Amino acid sequence: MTNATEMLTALGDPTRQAILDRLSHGPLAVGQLAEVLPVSRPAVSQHLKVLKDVGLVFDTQEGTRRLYQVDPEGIALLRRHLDGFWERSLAAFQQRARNERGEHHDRDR
Amino acid sequence: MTNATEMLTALGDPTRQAILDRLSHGPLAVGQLAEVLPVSRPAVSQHLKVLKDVGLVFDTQEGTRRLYQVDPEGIALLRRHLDGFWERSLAAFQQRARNERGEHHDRDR
DNA sequence: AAGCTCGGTAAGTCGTAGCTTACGGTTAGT
DNA sequence: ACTAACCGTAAGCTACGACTTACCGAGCTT
Repeated sequence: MTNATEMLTALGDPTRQAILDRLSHGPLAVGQLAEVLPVSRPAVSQHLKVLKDVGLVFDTQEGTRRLYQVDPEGIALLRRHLDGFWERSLAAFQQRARNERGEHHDRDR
Repeated sequence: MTNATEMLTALGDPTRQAILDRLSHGPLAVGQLAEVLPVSRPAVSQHLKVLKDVGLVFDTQEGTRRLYQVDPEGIALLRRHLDGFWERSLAAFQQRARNERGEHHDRDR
């Protein structure tokens, strides 16, 4: 699936954050990730499945190995989600700051 | 603290995502959030503490109530983090696509 | 075809995150 | 001062998620 909130939920785990961070520098195989990370290879494999299901990474068969890499479109989707999020909260913030200064509050009169 | 990875970890929980989503439209009190969300008021209070500790929300005393709202700077920080993330993965992606086409691979010869 | 490397999946354990109820503290109103 | 509204924290329970070991399949090499 390609949902922004599910991506955020997937990125909640620190190990998955580390995996995506490594993959952002270039494609890596499962074993290579397991060498660096403080978890076993099957654990890495399970995390990669989660990241793949939400559309943050994709894999390509490379001989006997399987290369994983970050899907730029997935990151872009998450980025746009935060963008709209940021705009709303900023608008609400500025509106509130305006009410603070000129204390009209004659909204419904 | 004001760390991007800790923000991502905090946003891993769907309830906290929902809380931040509501708050992005404007300030809300704890009780108002609890009315809407499918959890109890103390649960909301605990989630707000997590969101506040990572710098995603801040609160202001308003009489007997306590208004929470999104911190735009917190979202901005997370946004920039994803930006750098996206640029790296895109660069790695394009580089790989280039290697696919012209199969030079005379890197170390 | 046998042996090797690599990786996904199953099964099971364990810690902890999220939830609830109960309680106490603070502010405002009468 | 008493009461009510609102909220944070403590204590405790439960479910789930992250991890491990064990097993098996797929792809090269010789």
